[in-house]
Amino acid sequence: MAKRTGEKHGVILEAAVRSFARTGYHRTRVADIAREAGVADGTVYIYFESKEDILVSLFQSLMNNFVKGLLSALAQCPDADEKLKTVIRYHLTTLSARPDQAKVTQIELRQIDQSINQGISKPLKSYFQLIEEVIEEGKKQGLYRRGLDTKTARKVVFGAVDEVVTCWVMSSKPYDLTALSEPVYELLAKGLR
Amino acid sequence: MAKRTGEKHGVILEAAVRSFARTGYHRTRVADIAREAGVADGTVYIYFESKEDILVSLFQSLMNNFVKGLLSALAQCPDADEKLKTVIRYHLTTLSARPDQAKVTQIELRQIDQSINQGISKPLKSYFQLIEEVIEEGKKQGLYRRGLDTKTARKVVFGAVDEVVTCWVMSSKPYDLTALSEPVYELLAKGLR
Amino acid sequence: MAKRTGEKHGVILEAAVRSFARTGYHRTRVADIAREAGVADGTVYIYFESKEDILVSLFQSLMNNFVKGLLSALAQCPDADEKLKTVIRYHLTTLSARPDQAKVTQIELRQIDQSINQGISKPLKSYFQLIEEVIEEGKKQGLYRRGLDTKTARKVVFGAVDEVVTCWVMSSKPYDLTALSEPVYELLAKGLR
Amino acid sequence: MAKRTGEKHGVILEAAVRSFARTGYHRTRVADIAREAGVADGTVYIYFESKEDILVSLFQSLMNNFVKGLLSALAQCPDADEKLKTVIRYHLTTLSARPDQAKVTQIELRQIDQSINQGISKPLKSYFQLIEEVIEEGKKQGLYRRGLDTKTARKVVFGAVDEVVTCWVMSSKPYDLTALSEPVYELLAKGLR
DNA sequence: GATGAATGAGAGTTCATTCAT
DNA sequence: AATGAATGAACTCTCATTCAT
Repeated sequence: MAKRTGEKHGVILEAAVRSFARTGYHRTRVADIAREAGVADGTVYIYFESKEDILVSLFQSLMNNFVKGLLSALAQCPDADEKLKTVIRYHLTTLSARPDQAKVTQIELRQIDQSINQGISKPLKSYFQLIEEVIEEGKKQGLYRRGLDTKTARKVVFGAVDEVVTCWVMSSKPYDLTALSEPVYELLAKGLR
Repeated sequence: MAKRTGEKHGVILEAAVRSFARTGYHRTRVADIAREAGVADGTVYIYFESKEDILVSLFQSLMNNFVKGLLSALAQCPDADEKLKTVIRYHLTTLSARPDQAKVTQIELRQIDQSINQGISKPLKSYFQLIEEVIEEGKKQGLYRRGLDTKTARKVVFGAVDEVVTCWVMSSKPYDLTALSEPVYELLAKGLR
Repeated sequence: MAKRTGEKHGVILEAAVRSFARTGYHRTRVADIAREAGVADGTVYIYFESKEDILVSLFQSLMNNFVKGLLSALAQCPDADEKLKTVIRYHLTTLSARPDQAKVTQIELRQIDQSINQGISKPLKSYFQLIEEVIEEGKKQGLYRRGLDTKTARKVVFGAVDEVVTCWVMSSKPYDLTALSEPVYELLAKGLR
Repeated sequence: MAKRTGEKHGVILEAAVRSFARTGYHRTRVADIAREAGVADGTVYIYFESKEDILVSLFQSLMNNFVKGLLSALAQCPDADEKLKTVIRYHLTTLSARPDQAKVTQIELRQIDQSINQGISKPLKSYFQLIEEVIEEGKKQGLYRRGLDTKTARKVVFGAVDEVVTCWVMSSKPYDLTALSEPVYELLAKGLR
């Protein structure tokens, strides 16, 4: 009976989100997903080519829904600035509402293991702190506005620079990364004022 | 953290950077690192507790150097805004000069596998494009300045929001993510004008 | 042995010959045979008890036809020697005419895998060559007739001895294999002269 | 310590002979061989590339010894006919003395499974019987000598023809199989007289 | 009789880690 | 300190077989 085909596809995908969020991608066995979905191990392979395929399908499905929802939210916006505000609000609201999915997309899809995660956090913190100190100093010096939330500003600054580097590393064509310093600074510094 | 006495500690770490950058963390075997370092498999375990420990030590070492260098660069700066500019320039310049290390910190430390990577890139691109369209539209509507590089702006916007979500997911104390929409928007929108 | 009513029994058997000859018994999936036969996977199990049963039924069917045809060919023969000649000619002619069936009975029914096959052929060749050298030498020494085809003679000699060993190994009652050396030699040596 | 390298190679090979002879190649797990050899599962893969490689190495090793021993036995022989007799006797004596090895080379290396074996034996028997009847008839008709052992003669005849077919099937270059009827008949018929 | 989606046991292979030398 | 042979736990994926429809 083919009419219900696809039902299990979704069931397995949902089971995978829960499993990955709970145990992490690498420590989740296909058998775990199967049990969570209430199907046999082999059934997973009727709907997905491999464990990897589950993760990728999962992400694609999440992104599809995300972009679809975002587009309809943007439809209401009168101008681009309103749209930008909507994009940010939608992004934060949506992931806020689905912590399991957020954990998969932000952590499992990127980080290797919890213990590695911890080992990385600590040395990273000193860099975070350094950035925060710069921002605080800027506030004291009257260069940046008082109302600024330092922690949030730090996340924005680090996230922005980090993404710029990531894109550069992943790019197939080489280009001058250093040359982006000025424009990135312009974008971020203005926001802080 | 093991002994620092022998120079082999450093030799292995350098071999690990090259190996991880070439093959990726998961596909790199401890034996590969050992061969690359010119030592026996077992020797690796005299200096590191585990394969994971190598990666973490590597990152800690890189970050230590990074922060140390950044601090001395900041020493010259007259005010906070100059410091911010320096942070950004230093970050981009440093990673730009060490592509191997950049690959490890940006990709291997986060991503799971090349094929997963590719499966993830495509659906992400549609979101990227959407953000870029908003920025372009803003430029046309005169809301954002003409001189803005759309791609860079998109990286800044996405990277900032993404980092905000990541911090929220990793946080041990729960807090309201949605409430950050407004301040994040303020920071980013200003930068675009 | 299942029902013979439906024509599907034969259809599946024919599909199996083709599949086995093409891919080999082990690498052929029951689903492959079903597709080749144009029936559903489950249908195969209405007519056959197992994958193994298909192979055995196949062989039985082939042997049945073979013996039936051989018997009618023998009916014409005036004496035993003529019959022997007929047996040999019939055997070679029949299999020559049905390469697919020949491949199944000679290879798939016996060999394990193509790569194993190759690994076995090489070391066997040195033995073959040794036998051929003996025969050639015999021809030069005038012990064996000049007209003898060395390759064919080698096949006859090796095939004969090999079959004698195989029967001994498969026999349920133990008997003295070495004692057969003399009679086997008598049979083969005479043929070479 | 490398001086003992190779020792385990042989230990595993010997364990494999016993295991294959007992359970058959396909039903023998690599873990079984490892246990039988008194080593860990992984150790097997230090010395052999795969399970298949064990079987092939085994056969190559057996054949090497076989041919080496045969060569020294042939060294004594005054002429080719004596050599032929020696080949046959050596072949039968050697395998007779090593039933485990004989079982591997004659059965496991060729047959698929015990139950398949049985399913094949029965229909084959009617062909065997037919050949034996022809030989018996020949003896009664005075065409073949009285002293002939019918069973042995049958094995020689069938083994010879079967080998001729097998070589034809495995040959990469096609040739006329039927044309071999006459020479094969000549070889076999003379032996029977 | 026919279907084909679902099952789930089963095993080869890898590789981080250990430890006798 | 250094070695590297040996370990053995871990896990994905296959596919013959079943059975509800």
